[in-house]
Amino acid sequence: MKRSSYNNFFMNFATESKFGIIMALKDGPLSVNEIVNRVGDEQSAVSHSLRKMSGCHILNVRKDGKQRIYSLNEDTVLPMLKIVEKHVKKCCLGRDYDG
Amino acid sequence: MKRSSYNNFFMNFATESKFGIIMALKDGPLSVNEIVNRVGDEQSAVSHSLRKMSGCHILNVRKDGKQRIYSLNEDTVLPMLKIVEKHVKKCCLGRDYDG
DNA sequence: TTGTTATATGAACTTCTTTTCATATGATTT
DNA sequence: AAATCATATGAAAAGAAGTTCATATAACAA
Repeated sequence: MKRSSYNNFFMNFATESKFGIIMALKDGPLSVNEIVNRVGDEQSAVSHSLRKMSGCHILNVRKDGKQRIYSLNEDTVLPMLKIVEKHVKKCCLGRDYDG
Repeated sequence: MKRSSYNNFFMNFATESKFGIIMALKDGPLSVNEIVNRVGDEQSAVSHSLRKMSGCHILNVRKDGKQRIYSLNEDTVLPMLKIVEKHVKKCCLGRDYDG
């Protein structure tokens, strides 16, 4: 299972932990702690995810005192989510994927 | 690492093997053997991938004699690819993701 | 400068995915 | 009906990613 840049990119949406972070940030920027509280994972795990996600420029980071504020790269993420929502609505009503 | 429907969906783009299948199908429908020849993986591995991908309705299948012809769900896949291309062009010129 | 809060990092561990291998099924031809 | 071609399937092996734990760094406060 080798990954190219493209694959890494998609990987950031392909796990519940990372996808959860995206969802948490949909309503606006948050500090790491705030994210941790919303998603319910360990600080360390969240931090690891954030690193990868911002590495792929799916998230933006900004320093603010001792905090780091993460936000969505909306230009990329929002259209992405729209496509999937549409896809699921159209193709996967009710039932689950990958039976 | 739990996955929801959404996560499974993205997983179909997140590995080289599956992404390779998508690329192979960009120019039109292909039988399994044709896909196998283009991507260079084992028939069995390809078959496993195809199963998941069509399970998520990212690919369509059609029987034709003893062959099965797979094709892209273009409504979903093409816009998806466009977003990523744009993203990479804008955010990731030259360098690689996830350093 | 010591202590505390916020976040990051590295390595071991765990878990999920993919790959492989052997085999099964299904359709077609002879 | 037997042989062949095309594809699918299941389980074990291999590989990759996520999680955890302990600890480091960095900023700020006292």
